Amino acid sequence: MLSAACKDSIRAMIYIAKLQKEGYREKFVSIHKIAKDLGLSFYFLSKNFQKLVKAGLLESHRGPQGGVRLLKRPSEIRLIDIVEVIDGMEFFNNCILGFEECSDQNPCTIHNLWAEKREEIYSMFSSTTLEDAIKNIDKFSNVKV
Amino acid sequence: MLSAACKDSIRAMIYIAKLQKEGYREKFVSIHKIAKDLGLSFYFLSKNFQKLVKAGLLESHRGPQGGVRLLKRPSEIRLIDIVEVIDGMEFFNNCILGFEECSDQNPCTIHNLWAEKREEIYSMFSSTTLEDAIKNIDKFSNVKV
DNA sequence: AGGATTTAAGAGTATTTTATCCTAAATATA
DNA sequence: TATATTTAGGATAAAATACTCTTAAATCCT
Repeated sequence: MLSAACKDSIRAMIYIAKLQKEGYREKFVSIHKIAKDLGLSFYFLSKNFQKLVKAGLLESHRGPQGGVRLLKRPSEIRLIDIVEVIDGMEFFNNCILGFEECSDQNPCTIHNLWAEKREEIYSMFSSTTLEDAIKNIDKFSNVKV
Repeated sequence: MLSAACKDSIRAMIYIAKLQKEGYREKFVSIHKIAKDLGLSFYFLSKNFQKLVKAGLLESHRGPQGGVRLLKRPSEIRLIDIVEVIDGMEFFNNCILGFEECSDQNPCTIHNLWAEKREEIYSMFSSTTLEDAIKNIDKFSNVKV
């Protein structure tokens, strides 16, 4: 459901939020360090981060001591914001069977079932913030970031 | 979430179920007709159908008056059966952030939220049969098959 | 000013998914 | 038996996605 680019980006954003105790506008974290610590590809991650920077979720800074940092508090960045920037909202807008014109008025055979689930998934991603995610890191002993 | 191959296959299976009034072991329906009626690629559909035949969801027959037909009643074929054959169960088994080792005991930061949704989606696909899907065709006026 | 560090941007490559084509095999029917 | 019909299976092509590389630009530090 989420692209590889989106999975990486969410993990990385949670990681940045975790590193920045105050939450945002802390020191910049280098993309190299993030990729290394999370076991992700530096090339792929930095490419994907460019979108998050353009979208105003991240601020970047070049040169020594440069890197990226959050532009908002972790409590103000929702997972859906990241999904929207990296993957777009097609998943939440499109019919599960691929019909262009599927809608409540003009449903496909499983529209009613799926529309409900899709709405719940949307709710989940839009009600979960980076802060919620990092809370689980403290709450559970072995949480993977 | 579902691949194009899987969307096509589900639509086609619903269409076959709808055509076969008794439900299964009726006359064979040619793949050409299915593809034409649903606006799908004949080549792509027949390729994907090969998997459904091997998996025992469809029976095929070559030659004139040949085609495919259901091997079970529409009430006995669940959407999840089709998904499993075409796309596999990775979606339902894998961590949404891509962690190999993510589990209830060893969760990622959003494991608890996602595991619940994923389970509900699984429920939806495993409790919906072809018969349920075709019921909606009669129930709603403009349903898309 | 010069060199080291770090992201930006675009080009390039690889892999996967989607889609098509061709030939063979099966089989109904004339 | 010959022919037309229809799926099977392998090969290929195109498109989308994933991933890498190279060079440029910014900026810190000495």
